[in-house]
Amino acid sequence: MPANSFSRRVLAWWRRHGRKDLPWQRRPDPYRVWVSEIMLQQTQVGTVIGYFDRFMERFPTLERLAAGSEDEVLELWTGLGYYARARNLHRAARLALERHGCLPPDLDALTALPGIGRSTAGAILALAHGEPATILDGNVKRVLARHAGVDGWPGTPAVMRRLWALAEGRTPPRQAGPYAQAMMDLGATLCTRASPGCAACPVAGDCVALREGRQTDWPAPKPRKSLPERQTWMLLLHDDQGAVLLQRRPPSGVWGGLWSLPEAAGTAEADTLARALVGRSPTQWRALEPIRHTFTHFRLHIHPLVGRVHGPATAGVKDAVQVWYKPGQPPPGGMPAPVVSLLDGPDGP
DNA sequence: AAGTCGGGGCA
DNA sequence: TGCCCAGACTT
Repeated sequence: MPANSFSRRVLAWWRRHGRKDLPWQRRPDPYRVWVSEIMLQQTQVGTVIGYFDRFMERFPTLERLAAGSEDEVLELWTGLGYYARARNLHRAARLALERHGCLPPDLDALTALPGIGRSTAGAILALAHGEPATILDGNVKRVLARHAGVDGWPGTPAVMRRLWALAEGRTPPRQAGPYAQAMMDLGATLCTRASPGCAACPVAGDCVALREGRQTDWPAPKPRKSLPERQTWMLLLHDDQGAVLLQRRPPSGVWGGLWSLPEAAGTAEADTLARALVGRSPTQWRALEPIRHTFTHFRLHIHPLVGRVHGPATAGVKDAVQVWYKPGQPPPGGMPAPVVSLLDGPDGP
């Protein structure tokens, strides 16, 4: 089977079996494609759809996004994770308007914007502009690594170079948009990680992995190390009105820019911190069941401590770094998922 | 080249 | 339970 028919077979398959009704496919303008691509980084389609619809309702255009505040953007991002994506999206919207008056339609200008790399830029060009651009996301990597038998973990530059060369070599001069979509659909629905549906695959005829019966050997997994464990004590200080004290986290790092609970390194430190924050420590602490939260690179054990403080009537008062937040009210911005569950949970304060 | 950055889906 | 996912950025 000739190699140059790869894209033809993929396209023919997509026309029959591919996805064409996702929210960002209905009106695939550059802005909508961009937002969807950022949300879809490290996040699955089913999870993204609800976030995308809410985001588009609030920020339907690039101009509206640029005019919004970072807190609003982070609030809409709460629960999606990788919050640097949201901060970069917001910054890039303002930069794009400033530099180009729109989302620029060329690869170099796109990749110069924060949060847009080579693959996302290629997606915008192919899907929204119909240009013969190339994407290389997790799905495409998996399809190509199996079909061509590309050894090695794709996290290394050498393997990435090989995969990019393959990806670009197979991108057709026309129909690059449908082809990009088709490759992602192929990886997401057929050439899946655990049990690929090779019987229905349009490129099974010359697939190295299928021929050798080693589909799940590619792509090679990331070398794993054991996860470090960390502990933190989160303070749920609430006043007479039931408001809880939230603090804004530093602009970068874990949960950057999000509103979270004050944290201490232990129970003794919690007492000291409470005095520093509200001038007195609670008459007594109540420890809730610990929460385990796993990040990419460490595991966090959260020990929640509830304490009532008879402070001044400060509920609702917000400044740049702290706010007394009443659960059920509109949030002051984005919040980490475990904090949301602590404030909403039946076991909460 | 290695580390950082969340949360959820799924076997 | 562990692995991975429509990656990009920092050091």
